This record gives sequence, C-alpha cells and structure tokens, in this order.
Amino acid sequence: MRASQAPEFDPEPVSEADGEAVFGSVILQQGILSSGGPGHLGAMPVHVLLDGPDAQVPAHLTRIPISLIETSTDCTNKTVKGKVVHKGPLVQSADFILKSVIQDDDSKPDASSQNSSINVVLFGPLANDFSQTVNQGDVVVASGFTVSKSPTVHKDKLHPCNLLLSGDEACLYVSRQPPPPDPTSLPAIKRSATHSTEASRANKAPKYTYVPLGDLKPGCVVSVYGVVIFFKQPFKSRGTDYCSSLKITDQSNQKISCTIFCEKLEDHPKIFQIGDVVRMHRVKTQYFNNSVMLVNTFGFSVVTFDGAVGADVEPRTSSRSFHFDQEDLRTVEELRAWAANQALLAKAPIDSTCTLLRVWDGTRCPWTLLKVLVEPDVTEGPSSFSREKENLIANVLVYDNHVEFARQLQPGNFLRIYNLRAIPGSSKVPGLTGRHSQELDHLAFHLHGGTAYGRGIRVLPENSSDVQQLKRVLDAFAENDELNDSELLEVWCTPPESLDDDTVEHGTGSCLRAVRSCSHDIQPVTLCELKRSHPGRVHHVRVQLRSYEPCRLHQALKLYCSKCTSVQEVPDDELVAGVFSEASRDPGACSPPPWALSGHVDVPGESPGSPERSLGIHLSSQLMSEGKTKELIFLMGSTLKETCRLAAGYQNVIPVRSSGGHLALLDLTAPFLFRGRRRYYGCKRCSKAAVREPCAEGVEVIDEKTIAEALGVELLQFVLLMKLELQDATDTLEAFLWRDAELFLGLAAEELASDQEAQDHVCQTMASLCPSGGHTGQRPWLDLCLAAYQAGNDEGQNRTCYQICNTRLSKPSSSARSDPEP
DNA sequence: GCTTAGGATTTG
Repeated sequence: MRASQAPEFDPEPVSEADGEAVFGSVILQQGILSSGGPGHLGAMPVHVLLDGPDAQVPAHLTRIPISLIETSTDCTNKTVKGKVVHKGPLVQSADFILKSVIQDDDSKPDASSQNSSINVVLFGPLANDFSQTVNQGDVVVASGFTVSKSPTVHKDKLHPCNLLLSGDEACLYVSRQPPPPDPTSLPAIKRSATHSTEASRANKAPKYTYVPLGDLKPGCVVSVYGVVIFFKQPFKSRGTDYCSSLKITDQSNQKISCTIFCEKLEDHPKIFQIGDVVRMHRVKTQYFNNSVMLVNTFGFSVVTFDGAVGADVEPRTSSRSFHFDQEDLRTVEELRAWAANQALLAKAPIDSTCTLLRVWDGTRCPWTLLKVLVEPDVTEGPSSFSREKENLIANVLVYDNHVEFARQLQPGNFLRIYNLRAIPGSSKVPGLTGRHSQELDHLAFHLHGGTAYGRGIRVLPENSSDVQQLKRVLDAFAENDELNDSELLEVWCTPPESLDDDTVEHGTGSCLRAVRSCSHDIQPVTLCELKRSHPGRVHHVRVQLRSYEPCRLHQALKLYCSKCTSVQEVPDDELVAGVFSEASRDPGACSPPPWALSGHVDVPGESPGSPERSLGIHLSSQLMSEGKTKELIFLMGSTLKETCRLAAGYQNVIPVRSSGGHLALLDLTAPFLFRGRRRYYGCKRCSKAAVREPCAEGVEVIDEKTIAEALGVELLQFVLLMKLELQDATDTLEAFLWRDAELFLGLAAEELASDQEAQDHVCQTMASLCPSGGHTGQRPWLDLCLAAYQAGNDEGQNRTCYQICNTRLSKPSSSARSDPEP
C-alpha cells in the first residue's frame, strides 16, 4: 500500500461501509432487511422507493395519529407514522432490544408535545436492523405493533403509551431525505474527512456481499469470509510495507492464497492460529500460478475471529468501527461448524531465537528440559527459580529476525510461538550450557530465523480465551504450592535492553465486583470441573456473565407462595383491570357485615368532562371509633385506575364486590390490597378468603400481614428469578438467581415491583455485568458461591441445577472507578 | 512511485 493513498480517502470508512449510496426507503421486518440497489442482496427482495414511505405502505392499513393512541387501541391494520427524534443504543441480552422515540411530524408546535412523541421499543432482528439502517431524522411508518403503558411516562414526559414492535407481524417502513448536494462535488466515496462518520455512513448501504471462494473470478474487488489454513506473521517486504501471507478456505473447499500489504502492523490480520475465521473487505482477485489469489486493495479492512465452535465472536481488528450483524454472526458460526469437521485444520503453536525466552505453558514436559545458563546480570526478570520451577521452565532460543521481536517482550507476556523446533541433546547453544553426558537427551527449543511455515511469535491479548485458560492452570499451580511464585511465566531477554512500555491489552474491567459472604473454605473450581462433580455441594467459581434471562427485567419479578411453594407471574395491568371491571358488573344489592359502616366516596371521572362517580365504601366501625378514618377502606365497584387513585389517600384499600348479596373479595388474580404504590397478592390455592374486620387492637400499624391474616389470605411474596449464563475459560453454565437474588442485587423484590428507581438500578447493574455489545474483556470477573442440587422436572426426571448464593455485588472501595459507558 | 510476495525449514 502506498503511503500517499490516505488523503484520498475518508480515514474512517476505509474500515467499513462500501457500496453505492442509497437514498430512499427501506423496509424492516423481523429477520429481513431489505435495502440497497441492484446487485446488492442476492436472494433478498429489494425495496427502494424515492417518494417516501407512504407509497410502500399497503393500502388496507390506516394511520392513527400518535396523540390518539391508547392502550385500548385496536392495532389491527393500523399504522403509526413519525419522525425518529431519538435512537437509543442496540441492547443485547437474550435478544436485541432498541428503544427509539418518534414524533408526529404533522403536529403543530403548540400542540401538546407530550402526546405527539412516543417511545417505540423494537425487539429481535428488527432492533438490530433498525440500529444499522435507521437514523435520527428518518420518517418511519410502523405496523404490526402493540400498545402498552409506558413505564417511563413520569420520567420522560412522553406519550403515556409505548409502541412495541416484535414478532413476525411487526414491520417498519423507513424513508430518508436525500442529503444536500455534496459541496466538494466529489463522488460519495471520496467525501472529505470533515464529514462525520455518521453522516457518510448514513448514505451508504449497510450490507456487504461476500463472495464464496469457489466463485472468485480474476480482476474483481470483492469481500470474502474464510477459515485460515495457513498464515505467516507480517514481515518486512523489500518495498514500503509489511507483508502477510495467508491461505483461506471455505465450504467450497477452494484454497485461496492471500497477500496483504500494509505499512502498519496493526492493519494486518490478527491471526493467532490455524482455524481462525477472517473476513476481508476490498481485496482484489489476481491470477497467479494457475489459480486465483487475493491481494488487498484500497479501503481494505480485515477482522479475525476465533475459529472454535462455541467461542465468543470477538472481533480482532484495528478498525475503529465496523459493521457486524446477525448475518455475519451466522456466517462466522457456519464457518466454524464447517471447519470443525475438516481434518485439514490443526492447532500447531510453536516458537524461539538467540535471545533466550524462558516460558511455561502449565504442563510438565515428559522430557528433561535443557538448562541454559546465563549471567544473572543480563537477565530481565528473576535470574533463577526454585529447582521445582526450573524443571518446568522451557528455555527457548530465538534467532535472527525474531530477536528484534523478542526484544519487545516483557516478563509476564503470554505468547504463542509458531513452528518451534524441539531437539534433544543439543549441546551447541549459546551461553554456558551443561555439556555433561546426562544432558544429551535434554530437550532444547529453537525458533530458527525466517518465516517459513509461519515461523514467528505472537503476543496474545489478556482477554483471549487461551490466555484465560492458561491463567487458570497457572493459578491452580500457585495454589497447590508447587509453584508459589506469582511470576510463573518468565521471559528473559539477553542482553538486557530497555523495553518499550508496550503491554498487552487488558480488559477494561467494571465498577462492580461480587463478594462472597459464605464461610465455605473451598478453592475455586473451573466450570468444567464443577460440571463433572456430584450435586449436593457448594462451589466457588470465578466467572463472567455471558448472558441473562429474562432480558425484560420486570419479567424477573414473580410471586411466590411460601406455603405451597408455587411461583407465578405478576399479572399485568390489563389483566387486573379486567378483574376489576368484571367485579363491578354485578351491582346487586348487598348487605354489609354488621361491623361495617357504609358510605360513598366521590371520584372524578376518568376523562375530562365525564361525570363524577360515586363509589361505595365500607369502613371498620372499630377503627372509626378510634378516629382512624384513613387507615382502611373496603372499596366497591371501582376500576383499577380509581383504586390506585384512592390508594394515595388511604393507607389500606381493599377492593371488594357484591357476591350473592354479601361482600366478597375480588378474584385473587387481582391484588387484594393496595398500600400506596404497593400491591399485595394472595395465593389462590392456599387462601380461604372472606371479608372480615381486621383486629387492630394493640396493632401499631395495620400492614399487609395484619390484613392478610384477617382476610384469610395467604400472602404472596415478591421474588426475583433470573437465569444467568456464566462462563470461564473452560465452559459455560446456567445458574439461577433465586434464593439469594435480593442479596445479590442489593434490593428487595417488593421494592422492584413498585419503584422505577429500583428497576433502573437493576438494569444498570445487569448492564455493567454484561454490557450490551461489549466484549468479554469488558465484563467483570465475579467470585461466586454456587450451590449444585438435584431438581425434578415435569417428567419426573432429576437434573442438576445451580444457584448463586451467599454472594452480593458491590462497588470496589477504591475510588478509581472507571465508567467507560458511552 | 502503484512495488513489495507469490508458504515449503535441514539449522545456531
């Protein structure tokens, strides 16, 4: 690559974003992204219209203005149109979620702005597509949505409803105004670097087409995916650039050589081992030696992934931003799965020169290792170790071109050495080697000069799965006291040089850590070991959170009966409102119990202009006589809304209905008691409910327990139930957060049921344990106590379950709190 | 200026 090419190109999009500029409309539907111009999408339908989204909307759909949307709105064959005024980040948990706000474009500025802007929540692939395709300012038309109450109406002062877009029915039509003419009058791809990435990307199609390696023709510029079957580390060419050689293959079984010229080492493919998956954008095909090969060309970018099935899909790239969607994920996973069945893929890491590297990989070599003696004062790092350690350390001699690379290494680096030669009995090594006959069979390691067969050394980043695994082995050794030195992996450099401060990448960590409060004095185990052990024990593990369910945290809230141990969902408002309206349907005469004083309370109409309503109430005569008029009312014939409103004025509101001429409680699907914002439920199975006067004698505060007892209601507890997918270097594991969920999250489930702040707190907590779109390295390591136990399923079979217990999340005491969230 | 490399060790 020529140095002078840079000014011609936007430095940012070189990493991504090609294709022709597309102005017009796209349609988003679950699982389908339709956009682009001819030749873009292969089998996908293409929908581009230049005259706005309305032209595409099927005629049988009718539009409702945003301000008229209500939870009761029948959404069948309806559309909502609005301009995107806010586009939230793509959140990935079990599924993708994206929140956006759209505003009625037609609304007058003086119209109630509160109701002309509405939150739109997108789920699944639609959220992903929206994230990539739609920009602030675009006008969208939504259909196939549902309406729900906005939980954030008090906070954001937007429309009291949300639009939810999920499932196959959900569809979004998008239109975008063509941008003003480019003042530089250059073609789009040559726009100047002063344009923001956002702007230039917005104008380009988001999709790439990848050519199967079997379909490559000479003389084209293409983008490809492939599995690495051979590679060389970048080496200095005779020209201006470093040169990488690699060979890739794919399901077509074509083996394609690639040559990459880049001046900067970081722009080369970051390949760690054969089997890695690479994706290259903008490589040109050439005919050489009777076959097609690939060379990078202008705008080249490459991203590399671990090739192991089931490994994280963590992109290795120097590109500051790059496109990666569900389809890419699928491609990587397909290549991994395919490659896993190909015998040609093997792992063969080796290394070393005439700098001596002393390394250990956590294993004990069956051969005696050659000792290489050097002067202590030329050694960087400890000059000697205990005899036990010395027997485990491999001495690696690296030669020629590798010396320069070895110079930059530091003790503590994790390396992979490629094409290392192991020879027994070598006596011709530099330094003061033993030449006694008993050392003839000692194993020596040489990394010879040159790059043949990919010979070279690579520093592995701290967050790579191989390093994580190796560290666990090293830690285990340290704990076993066999090697109780923290510097287990040593690298010497001879002669000593002042080293660059060039450390490997570290995970950014997080502001949360997990603290065990149990007294179990046990050594941590890996997940792999844990899975092999018998249930009925507790274990300590050190893990990261890979994912969690449910992604909509309110669904984690359940109702639990401690008597029959059943767990049920918290009924939603719609269901509860239905119970109320059902209960008020029979206004038949009803004789109040003898202890009750009956009366009426007037409540304002539901909507402005509608008449006041008079609701029947019953009060405990005993409480009345004590002057406790606001402590408790039995409320009759109210709607859910009215009940909630009255709960603000009375400490305890018990909704009742008339049943067979008597006062009865509502169906226990609905809360039997309202206390301020809190609602209490009873177990249908265990309650023997009847309207009775609570005994308030000697009772300081009439609370939910007093009332439940009086009414014969078995009070349900709010509980939290989540399923967390944990991972470490060895395995993944599903564990429940249940018994100690409140301890873990540091709040009461009951609080979570009624308090927006508590809900936000949990969302933030989960987001920092498992940042959306974050890489493994950004997730904190958690020290957990896990109980393994047997639980029967519906078929009567036992299976082993795991639960997080005795562990709470905590902010580290250190004030050095990094908060990298953008 | 638009190349460079184009896998393939025998060896301290």
